[in-house]
Amino acid sequence: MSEHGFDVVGEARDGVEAVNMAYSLNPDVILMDVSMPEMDGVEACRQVRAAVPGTKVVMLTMHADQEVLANAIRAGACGYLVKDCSTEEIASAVRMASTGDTALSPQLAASMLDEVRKLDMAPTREDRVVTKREEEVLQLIADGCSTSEVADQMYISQKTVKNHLASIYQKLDARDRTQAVLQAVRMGIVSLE
Amino acid sequence: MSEHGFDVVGEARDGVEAVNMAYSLNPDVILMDVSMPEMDGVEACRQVRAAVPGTKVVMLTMHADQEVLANAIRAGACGYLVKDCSTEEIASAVRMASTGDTALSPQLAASMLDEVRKLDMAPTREDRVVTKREEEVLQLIADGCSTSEVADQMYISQKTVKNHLASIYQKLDARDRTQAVLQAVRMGIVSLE
DNA sequence: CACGTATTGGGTCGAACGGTCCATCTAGCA
DNA sequence: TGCTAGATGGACCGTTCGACCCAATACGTG
Repeated sequence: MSEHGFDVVGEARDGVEAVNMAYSLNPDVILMDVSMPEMDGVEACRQVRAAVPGTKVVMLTMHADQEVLANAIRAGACGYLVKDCSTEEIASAVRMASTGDTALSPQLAASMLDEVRKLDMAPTREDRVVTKREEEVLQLIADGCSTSEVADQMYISQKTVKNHLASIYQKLDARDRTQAVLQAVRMGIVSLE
Repeated sequence: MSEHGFDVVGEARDGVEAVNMAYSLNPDVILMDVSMPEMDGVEACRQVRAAVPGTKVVMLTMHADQEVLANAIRAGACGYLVKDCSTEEIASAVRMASTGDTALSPQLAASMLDEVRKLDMAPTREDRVVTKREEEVLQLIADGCSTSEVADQMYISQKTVKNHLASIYQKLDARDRTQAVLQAVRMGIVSLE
C-alpha cells in the first residue's frame, strides 16, 4: 500500500479500538470516520489528540454538517473530507496531514472558514445572539407551536421552554413571544416558513 | 362667467343648501367641496345624485385621501380634483362632467383605478381579508404594542381589541396573536417595521 | 478547583390571554 | 323596514404567560 506514499499499519472497527490502536501503533496519520459504533469519530479524535499528540487525524464523513465539522475542528482534526471524494484525494489529504498541512473538501472549506471566524471573533463580535436551543424554540413558535408543543418536539418540559423564552426576551429586547419571534424574523434568526 | 363655456347659476355655503339648490335649480354640473359645514360633500353628492339624477357632481378636496375618494366615487361623483389645480383645470373638469366624461387629478388617478378594481373584483377576489380596524390592530401589535397600548392608541377599550383579535384569529386561521401577526406578515397585511 | 454559561427543571403569583355568552349602535343593502 | 356586517362594549371563566424565586448537571476557561 506504499503506492500512495505511505503504509497502512492498522484498521479499527470502532472508536474505542481506534484510540487503543493509536496509542499502541503511534501512527503518523489516522483516517477517521465520523460515524462509528462504540465511540463516534469526533470523540475518538479528541482522545487520540490528547493521548498521542503527534498523531494527525483526518476526518471522513458522509454529510457536510457544519455542526459536526465545527466539533471535529475543536477536537483537533487536521483534515475533513466528505466521502464522495476520490481515493487519490484521500491519499493526498493523508500526505498533507503527515506534513502538517490541512486538507479540506471544497464544499466544506467555506463553512470551515466561517467556523474559524466564529471561534476567533467570538469575544469581539457575537454573531450568535441566542443559543442553539433558544433558536430552536424561536423557530418552533414561528412555525405555529404552543409552549407545550415546543416542549414535546424538543423533548423537554414546558418550564424549560419558558426559561429559554425568558432568556430570549432579554437578548432580543422583547417582552412577549410575539415580539421575540418578530424580532427574530427581522434578524434572520428564524425563517417565515 | 361664460368665458369658460358655462354659467354659474348658484353658490351654496354648506351641504344642505347645496342639495336644496340642486333640487330647485337643476344644474348640469355641481362643483362640490368635500369639507363643508352641516353636511359633508360626499353625503351631499349622494343626496343630489339620488334627488337629481341628471346632475353631475365634481368633487373638490384638499387632500388626496383614498378613503374619501372611494366614498365619493361610490356616492356617484363624476370627477375628483385636488385644490392645487388651476382654474382652467377646474373649468375643464366641469365641461367634461357636463358631457359625461370624468375628470380626475393625476395624483388621484392611480388610487382611483385601485378603487375601481376593488369595487369590480370584490365579489370574485376579496383582497381585504380583515377589516380596516382589524388591520390597525394587527399593525400595532406587530409594532410591539400590548393589548392595552393598542386600545389606547385606537381610542377603544381593551375588550374591543380582543374582539377584533378574535375575529382575526378566525379569518387568518390563527390561535393566538403571535400566529396572527406572522400570518399577516406573510400575507403582506402588515409591515415588519 | 473555582467560575461562568448553557441546559434542564420546580414552584408561586399576578397579569394577560382566549373563549363564550351577551348588548348596543351605525351603515349599507334588499 | 327589516337584515346583515362592522365596530363598540360588558361579564365571566379557565388557561396561559411572564416575572421572580430557586436548584442540579454539564462543559469549557482560567
